[in-house]
Amino acid sequence: MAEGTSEQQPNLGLLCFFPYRAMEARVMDALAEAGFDDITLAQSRVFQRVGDGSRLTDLAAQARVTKQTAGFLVDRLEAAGYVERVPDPADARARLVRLGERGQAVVAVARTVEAQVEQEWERHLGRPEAATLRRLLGTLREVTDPFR
Amino acid sequence: MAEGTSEQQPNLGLLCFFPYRAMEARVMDALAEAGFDDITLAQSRVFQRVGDGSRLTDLAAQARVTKQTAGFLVDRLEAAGYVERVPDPADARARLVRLGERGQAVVAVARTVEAQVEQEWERHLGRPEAATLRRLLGTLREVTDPFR
DNA sequence: GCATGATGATTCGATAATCTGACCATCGTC
DNA sequence: GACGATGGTCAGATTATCGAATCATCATGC
Repeated sequence: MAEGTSEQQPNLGLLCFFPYRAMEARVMDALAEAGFDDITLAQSRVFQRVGDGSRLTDLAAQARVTKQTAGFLVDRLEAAGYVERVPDPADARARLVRLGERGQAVVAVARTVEAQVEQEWERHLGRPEAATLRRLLGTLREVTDPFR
Repeated sequence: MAEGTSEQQPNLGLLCFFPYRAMEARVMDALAEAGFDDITLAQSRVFQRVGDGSRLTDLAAQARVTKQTAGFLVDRLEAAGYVERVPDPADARARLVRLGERGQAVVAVARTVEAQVEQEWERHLGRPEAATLRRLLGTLREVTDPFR
C-alpha cells in the first residue's frame, strides 16, 4: 500500500483517489461558502448517498461504515435538518432516510459545483477523453461497487 | 453532492470512489490476513505515503489531514514499528518519517495485493482499456493533485 | 550579523467518528 | 407458530480529527 518517493506510477486505486478527493474538497468548500458550514466530511459521505428513501443499512454499506456509525451520522444530519426519517411503509422495522428541506438546498449547491468541476476536468482532458474516462470508470464500477 | 436513487450517472468524483475504496479494502483485508491487524484505515492512509524520508507536513498535505492528525497517526505507526523517525540532516526543525522493519514487510504484502487487484481489473476492462484508464487518470491527476 | 516573518513540528483540549458487542422488534420461511 | 435472518438501536471504549497556542529553526532583507 505504500508508494515510495521513487514510485513513478501509483496503483490504479490511488490514482482514483486524487479526483475523488479533489471533487469532495471542492464540494465541501462550496457548501461552507454557501453557509452549510456545520456539515462535516463524514456526514457528507453518508448524506451523498441519501436518495428518495434510503435504509440505514444501505447507506452504511455504501459509505463503507458500520450501521452504528451511519446511524450516528444520520442523527447529526437529522438534527441539522439535512435529512429526515420516515417510517418504511413496507417494513415496520425500517425507517427511510430522505432529504429534508435544508438537504435539498445542499443538493442544489452540490450539483452545481460538481457540474462545474466536471467541466474543468473535461477542458483539461478533452471532451472525448473525458467521455472515455467516464465510460471506463463505469465499467470498473461493475467489479468495485458491491451495491448496484 | 447527493445522488438520488434515480441518478443514473454519478459524477466523476464519486465514480472514482468505487475503485479507490475497493482497492483500499482489498489491501486492508490482505494486511489483516497477513497478521498486520493492528494498523487502522486512517493510519494506512498516511503510511501509504511514506517514502524514503517524508516530512510530516507533506504526509499531512497528501493525506488531506492536519499536521496534528498526521502526527498522531505517525505516533501510532511508529509505536507499532511500521515507521521510524530520523532527524532531517538538511533541516534541524524537521524529522523524516521512513519505513521501519515491520513497515517494509507491510509494503511487500500491499504491493502484491495491489498488483493482483490491478490484474483483475485489467481482465475486466481489457488490457488496452486499462492502459487508457491509467493514462487518463494520470492526466487528471495534473489538476487534482496539488502535490506533484 | 541580526531582526522578522515563514516553516516544521509538538502539546493541549475538545469534539467527532468509529468499532464491538449486545440487544430488540419485525420479517420470511418452513 | 417456531426460528433464523434482517433493520435498527443502545452502551462503552477507542481512534481520529481539528483549532489554538507554542517552540525551535530557517530564510530573507537589511
